[in-house]
Amino acid sequence: MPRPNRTEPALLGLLALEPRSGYDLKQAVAEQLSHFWSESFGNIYPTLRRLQERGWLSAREEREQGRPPRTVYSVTSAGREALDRWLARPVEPVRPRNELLLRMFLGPLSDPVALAGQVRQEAERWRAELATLEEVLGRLEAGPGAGDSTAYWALTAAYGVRVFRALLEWSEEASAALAYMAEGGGDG
Amino acid sequence: MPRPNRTEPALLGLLALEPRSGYDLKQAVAEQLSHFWSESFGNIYPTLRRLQERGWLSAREEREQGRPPRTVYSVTSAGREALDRWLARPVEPVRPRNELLLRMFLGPLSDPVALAGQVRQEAERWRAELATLEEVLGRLEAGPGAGDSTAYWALTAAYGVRVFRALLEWSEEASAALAYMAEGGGDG
DNA sequence: CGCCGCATGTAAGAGGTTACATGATTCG
DNA sequence: CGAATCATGTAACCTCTTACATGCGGCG
Repeated sequence: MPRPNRTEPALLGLLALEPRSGYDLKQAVAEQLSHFWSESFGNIYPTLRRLQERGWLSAREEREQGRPPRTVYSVTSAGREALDRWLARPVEPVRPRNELLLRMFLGPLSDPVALAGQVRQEAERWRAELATLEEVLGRLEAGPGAGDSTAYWALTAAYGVRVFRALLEWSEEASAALAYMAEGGGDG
Repeated sequence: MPRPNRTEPALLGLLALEPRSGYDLKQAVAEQLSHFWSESFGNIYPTLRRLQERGWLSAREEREQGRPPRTVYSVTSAGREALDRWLARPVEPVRPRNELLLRMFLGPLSDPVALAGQVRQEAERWRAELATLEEVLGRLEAGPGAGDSTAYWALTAAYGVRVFRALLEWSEEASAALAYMAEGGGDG
């Protein structure tokens, strides 16, 4: 079973929510999905063309004055069926690759102090991400909420909030353990 | 800045911990690192050869009776230096791609009940992983612990335990929210 | 002999990124 | 005119996986 292309269903799904251009898709991913998804232009444009040739997307040239012309894509009925087939499939298991944990496993080769520094650096990122997600979540819960897609959006944010909190707790644990090892608690 | 090859430092690191064959490496990854790393044979063998040609690994033929001959690789001093350079570099940020959260974001396109089923399915995996990690952690904490690498191993397990617990809590939250939406709490 | 575990490898190619190139339009 | 934003694309290339191929050695 070959590796699945994840960009195709992603773009198909976003376009099913709302027709837009390749440029818009890139922006939407960067602004709303950045904590769990990413796409590059070099992947978006060829994929859009491919989906269109397959008959899953239709393109419409849009010329608004004061702007460069854009190509807005919509999902066709065949595309919608393909999307539904994908949606019905079970989630593909991910092949894990966590560089920080690899370094931790290779700990005996490192200086515990340096390793602790890397943990702290990652923790800073997590802290920043957590802060923005908590803010997003707060805004979503304060808003209207009934009948639209904010509930789903809130769930993706809630996921991040829970995971990053857990990660920050772990970083405390790891820092403490590494500090102990550094001052001879281990092999010193 | 080009994408870094993560297999090279991974194999280099594992071989620095202990010389072994490609087959051994595959087994070690599958048995001890499976919750945060993965490697395939089709990647391991060419990488080993490349590292050897670069002078970072030395190979020794090992013939034990009753077994096929194996090639055991060790890290050279040049390889150790390369590894130390990698260890000193900051952790590469990961491009996130979380299929479950993508589906959640695309929730308005799905049946909430089906979506809840997928969350439950993922939760089952998490539960299973959590159970094995908790068991591993328990064994490691019961063991000797001082002076060797079990402390680092325990930290990788602790990471997983914290994250999977958070994920299971989230799955409860998500299931409840989806159930509510399914019975008309949202757009019904 | 056939199967299984051990052991090594190759070929094909999917999937995705980076870097580069191009052009419209507005604003200062 | 130059810079910034909007907008689309291509070429090169790397990483890694899947699938296939091969062979040794022991066991029933």
